[in-house]
Amino acid sequence: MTYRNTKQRKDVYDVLKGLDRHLTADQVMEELKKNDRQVGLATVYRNLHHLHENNMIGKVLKDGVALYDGNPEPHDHLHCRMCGKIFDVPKILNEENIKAIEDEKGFSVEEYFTTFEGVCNDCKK
Amino acid sequence: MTYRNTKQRKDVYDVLKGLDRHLTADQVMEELKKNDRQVGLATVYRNLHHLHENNMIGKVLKDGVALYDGNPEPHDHLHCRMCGKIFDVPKILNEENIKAIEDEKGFSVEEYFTTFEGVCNDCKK
DNA sequence: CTCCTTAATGAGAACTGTTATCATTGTATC
DNA sequence: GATACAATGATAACAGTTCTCATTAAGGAG
Ligand SMILES: [Mn+2]
Ligand SMILES: [Mn+2]
Ligand SMILES: [Zn+2]
Ligand SMILES: [Zn+2]
Repeated sequence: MTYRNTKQRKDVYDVLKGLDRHLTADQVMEELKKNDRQVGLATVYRNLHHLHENNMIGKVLKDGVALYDGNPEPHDHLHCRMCGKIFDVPKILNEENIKAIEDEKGFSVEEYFTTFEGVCNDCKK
Repeated sequence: MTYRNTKQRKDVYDVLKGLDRHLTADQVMEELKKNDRQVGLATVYRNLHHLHENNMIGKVLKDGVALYDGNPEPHDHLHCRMCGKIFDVPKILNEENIKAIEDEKGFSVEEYFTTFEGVCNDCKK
């Protein structure tokens, strides 16, 4: 009774689900409109937040703006400075790397994110 | 003749220079006022941007807001989710890690940033 | 099925951090 | 000292996001 399944929530999730791109809230809105799903902007934000909190979608910050990710599994990102595209890459750091930091700094790592900035293959041609 | 040394630029730099904290533009403003240095907000932003472009200060994004760093050398950050503090840590990834990504994805890495989210030593007590 | 509680929605205002505008100032160069 | 134009200050504009609040509709109880 504390959580309700609304059609808006489902509609927002359906846009991202299984998608390998990374969309801004506005882009999610566009997709909804394209599919004739009427959802208010504030509701889109609320649901993106909610879905992310519940580990159903991922979230990346690119220059301070939130991009939502159909893939909720931990992974890292390449960001092309020429075309702006975001690409997924597996995490590289291993348990020992993390443990070394935790032991050395007395800091408990809950999550960590690496972003690689550079130029993608397509843009180099 | 393309670059000029103004006292405002120096004042902004003096706030950050050698500082091991990470300040928002507003906090830089506060420091300036505290030291009786009158610099307009837009000028503070312009100079932070300029100093960062010229590798004189560092810049970190925390929840989308820019934090400026007296240390311009590449290093990574721990972000405590309880107290909000930012701590410096040396980069962990090595040449091979980067090269592996470049070879595998055909992506040229110019820079990369890792942020560890968690709880710092003080906040665990 | 109907009633009821309250989570969720929609529209728009408000907010926050940052950038743009533009007339004015002052730095570097001759 | 005159000149060119980079830089400044005040403030408007902007973008992305969150808040407000009246209204709607999930979904559990009877
Ligand atoms: Mn991703
Ligand atoms: Mn730092
Ligand atoms: Zn590219
Ligand atoms: Zn802490």
